[in-house]
Amino acid sequence: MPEQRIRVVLVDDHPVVRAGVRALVDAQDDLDVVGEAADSTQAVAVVGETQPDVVLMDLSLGDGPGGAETTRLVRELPSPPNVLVLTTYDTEADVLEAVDAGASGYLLKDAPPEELFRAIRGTARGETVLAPSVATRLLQRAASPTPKVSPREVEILRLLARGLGNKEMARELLVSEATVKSHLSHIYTKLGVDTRAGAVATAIERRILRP
Amino acid sequence: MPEQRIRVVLVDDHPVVRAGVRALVDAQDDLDVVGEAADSTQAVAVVGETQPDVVLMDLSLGDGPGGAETTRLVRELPSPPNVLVLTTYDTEADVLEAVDAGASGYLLKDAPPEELFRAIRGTARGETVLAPSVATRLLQRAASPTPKVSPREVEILRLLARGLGNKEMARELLVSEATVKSHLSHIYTKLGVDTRAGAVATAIERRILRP
DNA sequence: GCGGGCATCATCCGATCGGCTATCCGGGGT
DNA sequence: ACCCCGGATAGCCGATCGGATGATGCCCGC
Repeated sequence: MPEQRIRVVLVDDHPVVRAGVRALVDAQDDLDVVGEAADSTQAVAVVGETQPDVVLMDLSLGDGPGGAETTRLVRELPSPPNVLVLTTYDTEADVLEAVDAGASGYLLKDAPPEELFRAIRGTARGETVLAPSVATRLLQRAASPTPKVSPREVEILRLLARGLGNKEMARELLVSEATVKSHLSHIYTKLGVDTRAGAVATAIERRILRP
Repeated sequence: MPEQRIRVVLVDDHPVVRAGVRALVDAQDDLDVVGEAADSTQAVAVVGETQPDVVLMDLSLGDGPGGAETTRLVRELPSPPNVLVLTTYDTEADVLEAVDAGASGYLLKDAPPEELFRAIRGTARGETVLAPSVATRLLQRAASPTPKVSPREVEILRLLARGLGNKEMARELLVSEATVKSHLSHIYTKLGVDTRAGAVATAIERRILRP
């Protein structure tokens, strides 16, 4: 079958990972790595120049805009490629943010090469490809009504993990202490805890916060 | 100069990373990748068989023994190779544990290839090679040593993460509330925090507690 | 044998927290 | 049009926390 070869661009700030994915992907005869980028700016430029079918996107790009924001930029280009996120973490927040930014797939870096190839081909065809662990997690959340924590509440959690008191958080977020307490109450309810310490532990366990 | 080529074994649970490092390292004419392993058991076996000069060790190896423990095992082999840790994180605990386990170098995965090559050559010669950021961190810690948390204090931390109050902990541990408060104070001092939430976050970050 | 870390217990007190109730506003969905 | 939710705000109050201070007993290392 005379297939068109799939053109792939890599976006990752780790040279080692870029080399690895390139070595693996280039060895497939239907896949071609046509460009690499180490940060957001490069990514947009390279994608614009090479017009790839699929972009493999790391979420943590060191300084500057992250992978989610970069995904958004890339998807706003004329005739945008499909974006497959390839990253180390599967935080709920990360997945949602990436999907929201226009990613059509989410794979973890510890995926076996075969899975990676399948995912790239699927993404090129416009399919949505999720890593098993990611899919499982999403389904769990969907089934068991894990009340989702709002962005603002995540901010509170972050400060909480830094050990700040209510009025310190209030100052940091430029709101009143009453508001902070209100958010905290909601967080407690949603996470099923009733103390600050419990909230932090649960948030980290549920990967709402990263350690 | 007729140098001996440096024999390298890769230990990493990420196929992508193994492929990347192999591609980069094999392209150097004084370096040879003579084996790969994805977990601790494989690592010990491969190192025993191939007798490499240097082992590139990832610290997080998925399930089973981690990179630090694997480093220890490898270093206990007859005529052990030097171990260069190549990982994503530079947590204080990770570095110390790895060095304590017998690693002679610590590099981060976002290091440019040239630095990686230099580090491998240095490690082969028995030099100690530290990534700049790691070295900086170590010096900071050396100046202010981290007091170690006692077993009893770890118990307290566990209960703390479960959101228990002082008198609940007291009941759980069959001691008085005063004792619990005493332990907490010591924990705060040692971890450099002053709240329960901060203690939990710091304990998890320093890997005193697991999420 | 003496200091020091660990574990235990006690008291005091001001600061903080957590629960409760209630209001207001704006946006998204029915 | 209506309602719900996220976000912000307020006051009240009992429970809890965190800091300071001090004391006892044990065991280890120097």
